[in-house]
Amino acid sequence: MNISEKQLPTPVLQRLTQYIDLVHMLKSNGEKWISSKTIAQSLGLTSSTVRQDLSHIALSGSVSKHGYKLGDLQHALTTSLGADVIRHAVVIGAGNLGKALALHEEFPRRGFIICGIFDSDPKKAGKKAGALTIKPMSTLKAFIHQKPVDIGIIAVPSHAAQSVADMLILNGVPGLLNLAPGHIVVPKGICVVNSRIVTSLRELSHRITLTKRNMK
Amino acid sequence: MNISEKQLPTPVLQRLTQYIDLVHMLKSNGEKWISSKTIAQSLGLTSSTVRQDLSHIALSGSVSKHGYKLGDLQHALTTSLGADVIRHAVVIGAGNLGKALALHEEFPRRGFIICGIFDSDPKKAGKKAGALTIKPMSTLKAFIHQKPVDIGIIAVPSHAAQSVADMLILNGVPGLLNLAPGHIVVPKGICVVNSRIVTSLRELSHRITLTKRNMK
DNA sequence: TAGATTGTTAATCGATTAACAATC
DNA sequence: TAGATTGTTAATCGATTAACAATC
Repeated sequence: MNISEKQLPTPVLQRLTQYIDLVHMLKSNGEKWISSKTIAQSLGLTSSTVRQDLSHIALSGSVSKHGYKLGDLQHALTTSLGADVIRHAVVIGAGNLGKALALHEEFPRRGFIICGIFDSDPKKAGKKAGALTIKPMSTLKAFIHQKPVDIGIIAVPSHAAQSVADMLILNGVPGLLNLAPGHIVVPKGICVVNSRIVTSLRELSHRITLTKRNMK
Repeated sequence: MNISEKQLPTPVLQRLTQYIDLVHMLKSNGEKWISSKTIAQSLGLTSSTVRQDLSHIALSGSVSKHGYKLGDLQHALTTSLGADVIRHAVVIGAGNLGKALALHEEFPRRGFIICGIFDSDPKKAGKKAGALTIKPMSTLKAFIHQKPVDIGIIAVPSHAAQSVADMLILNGVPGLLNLAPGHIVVPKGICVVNSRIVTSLRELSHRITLTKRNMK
């Protein structure tokens, strides 16, 4: 069995994506080699963790006292994670957050093309969000069947998140990025990743409280 | 020692914030009681996990065959997590994402008030982002010293993230929410939480690839 | 060669799940 | 009372760290 067939544990996957960014940066600085120790120091990890993580990917590099060849490492990381695949995404919800995502230059640069933005409010239909025109939800089905859409980005209020998810799944979208608070239920074979800024803010708020208290 | 003094493990903290939202929703539906089993089913967890999580917080509720009293649970969750504290935040970076965050209605509703937005580009200074006026970075120091700021939200390109973090820390901001890719280094006593949508998209992209492959 | 670094195994640490006595 | 549910201990599972032989 090919090593890349295995499901990567979430923490490993998240760190591997960080390694990609780091390697990319170092390479454009003209560096040629990088060691697990350097990666670890740059990202606040241990070298042991880095080597364990890299053992999950198909890395043909030979053992060397210089560490890893940047080019080889970059190639291995990119292909193993599928970071070389272009993904097409639609944003559902043309509020401030949805529109900002549709305009975010970082996404296409990283291989995520936002090809459509939809909103249930008919008043928003026809308005512009950057190069895209906001479309009514009624046209979502036809749109998805016409263009291949890999990812649905759910940027609607939490009470609408589940029904939006259902509609995306029904039309064959295999992956959902849920930005709304609250849990969404999906059938087996559909991937969901949650990314909630409010949750992060609450986590931060709690840590601040404790840190202050411990300083007294 | 008071139980609430302890640092909550990150996964526990993240789930507890989900419980808050769930409890809030059920309460406005007129429910009176909730069991660990119901919470678990609503959020895709086990009841054992829920009970373990709740053992971390100061919950005075007595054992009952009905589960937890919604009001008591809500109160315990809210106070233990400090979710009743109003936090003041500044956004650094008035790109699409930064502006969207400054306008996001969800934040004040959850107790996070965005009181300022800053950008290093002098051309942006003076422009509006909702009710706020975009300010130049040179005024950040005076601003923070005038109003108490708990949280700095870093919404700048990754190459600028570290220097923005340094500036916020230097002026006494105790918590940072980092939306930029890349690691930021902070001294002890400063809290950082990362929230990166691109990382989430990459995670999702990888999972989609594997799911497809396994279906064949 | 000698020092540095990998890849991997074993040990530790932490988080989740199972089990069950206590009890409403 | 009998069924349901908690709180907590013990068992399992998974992730991180340490250690070290192999080797460039």
